Amino acid sequence: MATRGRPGPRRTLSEDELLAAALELLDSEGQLSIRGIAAKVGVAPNAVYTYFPDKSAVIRALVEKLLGESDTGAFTDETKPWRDRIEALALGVRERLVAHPSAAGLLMSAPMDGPRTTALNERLLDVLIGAGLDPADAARATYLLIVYVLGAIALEVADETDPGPLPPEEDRITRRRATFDQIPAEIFPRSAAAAPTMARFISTDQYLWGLRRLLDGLE
Amino acid sequence: MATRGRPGPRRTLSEDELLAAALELLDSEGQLSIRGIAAKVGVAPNAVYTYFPDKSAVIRALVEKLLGESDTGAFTDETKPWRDRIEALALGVRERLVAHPSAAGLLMSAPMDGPRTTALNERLLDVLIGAGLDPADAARATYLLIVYVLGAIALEVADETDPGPLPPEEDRITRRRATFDQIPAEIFPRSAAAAPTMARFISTDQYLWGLRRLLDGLE
DNA sequence: ACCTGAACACCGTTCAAGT
DNA sequence: ACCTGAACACCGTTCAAGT
Repeated sequence: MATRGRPGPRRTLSEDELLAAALELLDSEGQLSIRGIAAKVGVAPNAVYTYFPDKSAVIRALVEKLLGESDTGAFTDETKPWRDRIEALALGVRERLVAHPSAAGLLMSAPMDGPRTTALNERLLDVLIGAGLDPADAARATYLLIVYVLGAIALEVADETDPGPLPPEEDRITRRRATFDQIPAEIFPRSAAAAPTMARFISTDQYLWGLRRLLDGLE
Repeated sequence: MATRGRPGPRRTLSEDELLAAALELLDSEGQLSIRGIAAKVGVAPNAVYTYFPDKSAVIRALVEKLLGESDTGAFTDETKPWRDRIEALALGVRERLVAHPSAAGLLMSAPMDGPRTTALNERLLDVLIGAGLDPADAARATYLLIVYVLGAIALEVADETDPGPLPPEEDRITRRRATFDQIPAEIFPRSAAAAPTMARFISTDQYLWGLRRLLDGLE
């Protein structure tokens, strides 16, 4: 975890280049492979093991990197109401992760420790304690928010099976609509009636609606 | 999706046997492989392709099966308050999935369609509409609940890297406590102070606390 | 310290062939 | 219709060797 020096004859590579290659690979192929990373940076497959002990470490580092990219949005504007700031953060995280659907699919496959995850936790704690919650409740609320945000994003990207960037939201909703319209009303009457709403579960509207109900529950 | 007849000379196998073997494999090895399933049921690797078109179909079917196993608990007791019934359902789903950690890790890697998922949706809709929500809000609330339950379970099992059954909850909390106690207080003062609470994020307490805040937000 | 070549023990999937 | 044997094109990872 500490940045131990690596004074040797390192020439062409760096952890960050490998992670960038990994992300490109996930974006283009939908899959991550050590050999693919190595090929993309022009090196023998086993050279990757100089930088990461194994594949799961690559995934953990990539998830950390994706989660930790800085938000310079309304979240840091301390003059805004705390709910608005949390909404801004949640929308920012979603936008950033959904831009890399296959990488986002790896989000919940690794433990959530790591410094950048802690940094996110710290900022959320700050806002919630500032909003008047006592520290223990603020911590619990932080986790509730993280579960919601990451869970919603994971389900959203899981809905798409093809690699590559997600189609526009409205296209994905239309496709879901066609699926849910086939629910047999004799067996599942309420679900069949709710098909139009269910089609929009992956929409920004639903994402914000859920977030707001959750924030309502915290007040 | 329909149960099309398979009148041929099928002898030893069935979809369910394959899925049972897949689950055993995940429980013991922490990984799923077509070849592993075939070996476990005593057949050539490619024989599996008579029953499932590819590996992702096996995963989808397994997730469906795990999600759909019937709950004969307090959930179906219509004399109980609706919040208690939802809590009972949420606890039941968690207990069932956490019993198979590696399989639970696959939960959010496949689209959530399938009849048993719809059945779960229908039951939740029933309870929420019975509680007085209008149908559209009830549908949105259903998805909010599913996101929360599956997200919390996914993060809980992701915390454990070794295959096999999860250690007792208190042991896992103790290990998390040791991790979070090392958060540097100079950089992350609030997170460092919240370490005892954060260690319990994977506890039943936190799970129910979050669920209740969420139900509060629905009223 | 970093990288390579070669190898090991696996994968998912396809194809032709058997019954 | 169901299963097998053999093969294809891959994997992650390790090891000995080079600089």
